[in-house]
Amino acid sequence: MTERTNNSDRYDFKTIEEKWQKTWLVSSIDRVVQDDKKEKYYVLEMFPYPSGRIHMGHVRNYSIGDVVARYKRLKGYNVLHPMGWDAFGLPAENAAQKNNTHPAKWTYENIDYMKSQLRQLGLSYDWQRELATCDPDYYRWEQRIFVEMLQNDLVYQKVTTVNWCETCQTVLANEQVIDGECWRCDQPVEPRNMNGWFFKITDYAEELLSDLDTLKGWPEKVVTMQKNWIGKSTGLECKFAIKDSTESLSIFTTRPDTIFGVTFMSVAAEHPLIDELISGVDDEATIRTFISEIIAENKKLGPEEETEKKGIFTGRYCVNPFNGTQVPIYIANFVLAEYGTGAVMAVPAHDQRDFEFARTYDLPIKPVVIPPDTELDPATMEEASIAPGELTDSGQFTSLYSIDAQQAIIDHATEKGFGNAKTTFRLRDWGISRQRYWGAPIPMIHCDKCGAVPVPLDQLPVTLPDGNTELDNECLPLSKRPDFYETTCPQCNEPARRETDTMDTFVESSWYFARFASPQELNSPLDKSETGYWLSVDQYIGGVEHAILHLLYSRFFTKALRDLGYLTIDEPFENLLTQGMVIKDGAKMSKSKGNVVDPDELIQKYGADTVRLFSLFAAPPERDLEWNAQGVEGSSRFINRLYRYINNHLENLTGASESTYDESQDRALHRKIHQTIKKVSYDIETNFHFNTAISAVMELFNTLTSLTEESRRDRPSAQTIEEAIRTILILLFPMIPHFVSEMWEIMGLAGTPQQTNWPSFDEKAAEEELLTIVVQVNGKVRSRLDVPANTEDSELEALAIKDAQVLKFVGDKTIKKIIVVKKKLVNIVV
RNA sequence: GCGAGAGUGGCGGAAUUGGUAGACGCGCUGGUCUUAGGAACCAGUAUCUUCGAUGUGUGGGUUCGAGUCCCUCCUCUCGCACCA
Repeated sequence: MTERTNNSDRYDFKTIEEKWQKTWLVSSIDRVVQDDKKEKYYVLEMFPYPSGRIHMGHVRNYSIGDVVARYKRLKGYNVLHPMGWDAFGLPAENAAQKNNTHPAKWTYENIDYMKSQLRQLGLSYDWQRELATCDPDYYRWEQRIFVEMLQNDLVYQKVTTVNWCETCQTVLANEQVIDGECWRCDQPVEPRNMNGWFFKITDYAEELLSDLDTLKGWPEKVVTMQKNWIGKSTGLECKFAIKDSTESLSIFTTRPDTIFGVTFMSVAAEHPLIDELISGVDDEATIRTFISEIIAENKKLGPEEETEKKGIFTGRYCVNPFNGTQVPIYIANFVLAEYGTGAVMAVPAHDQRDFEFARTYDLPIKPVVIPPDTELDPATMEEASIAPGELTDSGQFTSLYSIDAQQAIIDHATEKGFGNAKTTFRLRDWGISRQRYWGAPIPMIHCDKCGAVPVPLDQLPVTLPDGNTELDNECLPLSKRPDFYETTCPQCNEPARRETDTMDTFVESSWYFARFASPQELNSPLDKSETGYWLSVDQYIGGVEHAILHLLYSRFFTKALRDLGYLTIDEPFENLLTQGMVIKDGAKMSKSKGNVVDPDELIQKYGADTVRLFSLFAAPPERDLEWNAQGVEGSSRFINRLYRYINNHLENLTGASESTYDESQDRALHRKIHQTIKKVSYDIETNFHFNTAISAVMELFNTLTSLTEESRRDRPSAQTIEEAIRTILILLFPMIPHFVSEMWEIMGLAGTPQQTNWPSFDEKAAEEELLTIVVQVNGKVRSRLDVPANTEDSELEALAIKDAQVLKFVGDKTIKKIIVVKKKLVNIVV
């Protein structure tokens, strides 16, 4: 700021914003309680990880949420708008190691600072509901839910393969393995079989899928992503007997109609019957080497790459139960052990992967489904034919069409007892074990005699051990903390060992929205009366990056909590808004690109209201927002213009009630006021398009300034000017609450903006009585007519054909047709 | 490769059902005030060969009329990616 700037014509945002933030804090203005007489509205933004400071993505996300909250309050709803902290996670452990501090200390310091940042933005949260997931008073309930889920068969443990980093002595999540190496120390990760705990999300697969159709308020895109993730497919499960063995290979196929085209069998390298198949065959050693190779390759490769189809013949055969044909069994690198049965019937004529494999290893190709008007010649085919068609060479099913054949074949297999209809999901159970310190301990005790025993409910929470000064590192994994794991079995009292894994942090975020209804409840995770009133979340707002995991887990938890008797809803989030990213110079903000904008600096320079206004104005919420420093200036300029206008007109406005409405002078402004209320209400109500809402208010203000220029003689009355300003203020209140509160006070308006109702508009006042009708000749605009709104069509026609400009273009051509569109245009076709 | 979405001035973006393309803001140009302007205010700002013509990624179609509906192709973004 230079000395030359005249301070009096710029509003002092710093003083004003601090003043109102303090006022709101002292009066607990945003506190809400259950009130059965009022209709509730629950708006929630995805809570942040307390990484240290907020970024522009948060600013945008929370500005949007705050406008929704404030708008709904003005509309008379009892609005729940809480905020909390997703406070467990690996960064705290890393920071702790680096700075030789405790994760809890680091986390709570971050929370303090970020909370002060959110306060500075003027966000209207009910801070009395604040929660941090690392607080034992939060995760004790999570542990209780875990135990109850265990008792209801929704939790189990199994040994499974995980990514292990030897250097870090920990399991890594899939996202933390980059090109087969640890993201932190570049040590190649190794697969390791470990025991882990799982939530049975697959029990809800069908419901999670079908209820997606009830989520009318969700973006289609997110619904589709979840559908794909759940990945339901239906088909036939069928047993192929292994020759010279009592075992059989089970396969799953979605194309039972192609079963007569099976020419070989492919099994995964990890298939449980591998030993049975290859023990004692001639090439056993070679095959075993091959198996190790492809397992290693598959582990190493990222999920992106698609490798060449490779396989090896086991020397064994199995029998197609439909026609008794013997087909060779191959081990193939493209068969997934985890999906279906880990074995695939290979139909090269009708499956592209099998086709490629067959061509590589010169295996027979046998077409059995012929699409209409097609000939399939195994010798010349260049790709598999996947279209449905008429069956050929398929025994009793020959000449049936695909769809009918599928059912008939499933029925046949069921009848004969070697197969059945089967539904398969891509969705897997949710492994929640993490071998870390900074997470919620899994409340189990392992006893040699009694097995895995849940910690009795009255002994919860199982808290994390505090910093131990004797240890040089305070956040060692729990498995290295005897002070933590040494215990006795609750059943037999013998020495036993606590489970040392902590829960995936996604568990905490799967139910926090429900806890917000009764965050201080001491006797239960959730208060039935409170959740019954507040849930579900009416509007959830956050980044699309959580489209699958967080949102799917939350949906699962909601259903599980319902079945445990805690909730009565089926779905947690009625409406979902996935806001776009904040980008700069066309790229996502990142330190490496050096295009990061710091919210603190912006607030210092322009104030919170300007930052909020720009982030709402620059783009509709669902789109990416290009951050533009000059655009921020523009938003600041607008608020300052408004400020100066109000200050300059203060004297006239105070006596506003004495002036009288004069139709001829006030009509234009009065009309614009009501048009604006209508437009802004519509924009917010339909799709939260604040950008167009703000531009409508700007238009109203532009109209106001031009109608009240000093030089004009027909200026509107003080009464209407006051109405215009009051309207502008209340319409902007959800977006720039500090500024509006200050202006409200300066103008001496009644009460506070919070106590005001959202203005309703007078449809009649919003109507134009003079319309501009476009006159087209052959669809091209040639002239415009200003006519009273009630002009009859016939009169419009008459006026149009007499118009000088029109006549020029019509000339002596004959008029074929005249189209009149009410209130819009007249088109003369010649 | 499959699926979804999107392509509009120099820029961000407007345009409820097909009916004045470019609202609003930024930037830019000129002006006023001024010792000064990176302040404020005023005027202008799609393009061109400017009584007119052309313009919403390309090429077609439907229609009196298309940014909007249908088909072709191109580009970009996102998601999925051996799921049998």
